[in-house]
Amino acid sequence: MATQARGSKQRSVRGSRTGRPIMVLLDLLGRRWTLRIIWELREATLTSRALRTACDEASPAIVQTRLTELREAGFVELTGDGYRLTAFGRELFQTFAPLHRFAERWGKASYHRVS
Amino acid sequence: MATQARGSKQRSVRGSRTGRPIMVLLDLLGRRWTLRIIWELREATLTSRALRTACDEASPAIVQTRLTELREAGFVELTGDGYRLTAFGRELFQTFAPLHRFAERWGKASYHRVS
DNA sequence: GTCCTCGCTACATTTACTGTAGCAACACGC
DNA sequence: GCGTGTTGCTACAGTAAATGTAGCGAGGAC
Repeated sequence: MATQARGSKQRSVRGSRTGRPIMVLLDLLGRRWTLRIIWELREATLTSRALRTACDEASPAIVQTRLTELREAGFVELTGDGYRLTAFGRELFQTFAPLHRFAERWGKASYHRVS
Repeated sequence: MATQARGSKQRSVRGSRTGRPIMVLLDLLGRRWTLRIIWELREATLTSRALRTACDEASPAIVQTRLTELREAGFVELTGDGYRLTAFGRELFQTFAPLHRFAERWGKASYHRVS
C-alpha cells in the first residue's frame, strides 16, 4: 500500500483552498520536480529510472510521488514502455512550451551568475 | 541586510545543476507560491500584504523569500505602490497565460473530487 | 504624542524533500 | 532450477523548506 495511500488523503492541495482549477494547477505545478518531469517526458517515454537520471538523479521517493500525482491528475500514464504524457499532459506541455525560448533570452539578458 | 542576504549564497538552484536557463527557470517556478505570485501580480500592483492576502494568507516569510528571488531574477520590482511585474515578468506571465483556459477545461474534464 | 500601515525579519513547529538502501515481480540467459 | 539484471515502487533517517505567529523599524495621518 502506498501507491494509493498518498492519493485519497489530502487532495485539497496546498495553496488552493478555493478549488479553482487554475489554483489547483498552479499549486500542482509549483511542486518540486513537477514541471521538470513534464518537461523531460515532453517527447519521450521514459522508465522511472531513466526519468530519475534525466532529473539530475532526483530521489526516487519524490519522483514516484510526483508521478502518482501527475497520473491522478491525468497528465501522465504508465505504459509497458514506461511513463509518458497523456493527451492532456501533452496539451499542458504545449501551454508552457514557449517557456523554452523565453528562458534562453532571459538567461542571456538577466541575472545568472549562478554560483 | 537580508534583502540581499539570501541572494548571494546558494544561487545554484535546486534541480538545475546544469545551469541551462530552462532548468533554472523550471526550478525557480517550481517553488511554492512562485507561480501563484506571478499570477496574482499579472495585472495589478500589490503591496506585500495585499499579495499575502491574495495568496490565501501565505506566510510572510515565504512570500518575502519568493519576492526576493523574483526580484533577483528580474521578474518583479518594488515600486512606491507595491510589487509589480517587470517587462520580463509580464513576458514570462504571457508564456503561461494560456494555462488559465487549459485549467478550466482540465478542471471539468479530468479528476477533481478535491474533497 | 498615538495609531495605522508599510516592507521585512525571527523563530519554533510542521511538512516536504533528499539520499541511500532495498523490496517483489518479471525477464534474461544458462 | 540458478544467478543477474531490469522494472516500478517503498522505507527511513537526515536535512532543507514552508507554515504560523509574533514583532521589528520606518513612514504617514491625525
